[in-house]
Amino acid sequence: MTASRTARERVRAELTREITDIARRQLATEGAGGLSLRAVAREMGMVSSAIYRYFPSRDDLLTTLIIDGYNALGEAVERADAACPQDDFPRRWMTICHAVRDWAVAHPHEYALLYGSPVPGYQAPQDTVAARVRDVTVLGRLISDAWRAGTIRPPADSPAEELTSEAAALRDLMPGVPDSVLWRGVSAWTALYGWVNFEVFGQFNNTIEDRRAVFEHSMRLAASTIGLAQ
Amino acid sequence: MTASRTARERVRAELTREITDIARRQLATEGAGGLSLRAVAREMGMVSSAIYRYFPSRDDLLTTLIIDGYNALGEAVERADAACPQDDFPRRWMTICHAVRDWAVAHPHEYALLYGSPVPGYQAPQDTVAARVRDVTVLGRLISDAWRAGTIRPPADSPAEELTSEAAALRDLMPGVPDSVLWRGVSAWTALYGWVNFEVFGQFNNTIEDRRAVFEHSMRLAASTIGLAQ
DNA sequence: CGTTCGTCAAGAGCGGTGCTCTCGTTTTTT
DNA sequence: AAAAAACGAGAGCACCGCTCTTGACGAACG
Repeated sequence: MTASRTARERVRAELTREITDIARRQLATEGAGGLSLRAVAREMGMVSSAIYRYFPSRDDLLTTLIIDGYNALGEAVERADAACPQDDFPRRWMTICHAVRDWAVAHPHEYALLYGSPVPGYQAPQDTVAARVRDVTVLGRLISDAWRAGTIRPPADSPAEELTSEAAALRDLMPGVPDSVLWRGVSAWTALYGWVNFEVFGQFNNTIEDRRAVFEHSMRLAASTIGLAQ
Repeated sequence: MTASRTARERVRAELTREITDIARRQLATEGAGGLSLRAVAREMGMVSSAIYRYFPSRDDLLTTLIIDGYNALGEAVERADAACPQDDFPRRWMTICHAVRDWAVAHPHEYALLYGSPVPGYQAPQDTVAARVRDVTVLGRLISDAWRAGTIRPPADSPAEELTSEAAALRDLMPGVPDSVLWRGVSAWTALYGWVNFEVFGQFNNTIEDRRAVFEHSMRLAASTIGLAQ
């Protein structure tokens, strides 16, 4: 049954993949706004309406590109972290930071799709949430591991009690971690992506040249904010 | 001579202003991608081509919207800081943070225009640079003031020497401040806008509810990173 | 006062977009 | 072999940014 279907479904899968490949290339060169179904069809030698046999709308094509992007970034971060000695927590932190930044700098338009301004009129479907947390999951696991190993100095501050109920969704990412460390983790998280946003979106143009060096210094500061001893 | 011209130029200035007002409203509801010259013209009862008498292209209209946005945000930050007792530096820091966040939350699409993904195909002209630094200028002055007043504890770390040459453009924003504090200021700067980016662009949806409270806690941590005693 | 000149709104039109519908053809299923 | 489903092609709709031309109007000058 599958074998009989495969004849048609195989070429369908192949064409679907070719569409996303071309679309991803257009995305990389033109940006999200420049993604055109007609241009994709033109490049494939098809008629524009034929694309709709594979993707019911432009937004659906965008959705698969977004999911692919989340997975690519998440996988890059996972592999970078996995290549580290797991008990060297400061090194894991810096490695994760560089993995995020490297991927973002290498794929600025795809990164913009994930962490930039939302595409107007586009509503991210629920399918994306599974892939979207892959990168931050690695981050949470690092903090959780470091806390469990006793490498994180317990901060002197204590977050306000009204924040306790807010931490529910985040506790799954950082199990076993006290709230003070948890919020410092969130701060480091936003600091990391805030920096990458600034770099990718051009806020450092004509201001900072050797961005990698400054980034490294800034992320080292963030590590000490978490309480990760250098 | 000016008086005789004024008859014509006054209605021209008024129409120009009406165009930007309508465009800003469309921007607020539809986002940057949904900004349509034809829609603006339709709402004004004009024909689309008439708009081009006032703005030679869509990008030019976008440019004035961006400049207006920078000025609006910058002015909001300036006024918030000016309303503070100037020698209460921790309070000034928190006030500035809230001013940025409040403005961004109130005008998400305009904020996205300033600090989100660059509009595809749009190249910001040099006119924008003057207005673009208003907010960060306030931030730099605060840090400079606090350092001069001795409120900032000199950090124990010393940034790598290779960063010294990178700090040139930033030293104008924070005159008289040692490099270690300067880079901590940059880190706090990116942490602030990184947080606001995450909130405005929806990364905290279904994760953090009372974002103002968490934001305040996070910015307090950033203040202590700068060395601003609470 | 009348003429000239610059500014203006309007309209038609070009090439582009996302998307829909229909129509034969081909492939799969019954 | 017949019925059903999937497919590519084409025409067409409404929209977009932008350009060009046309005719009307007001201001400045002779």
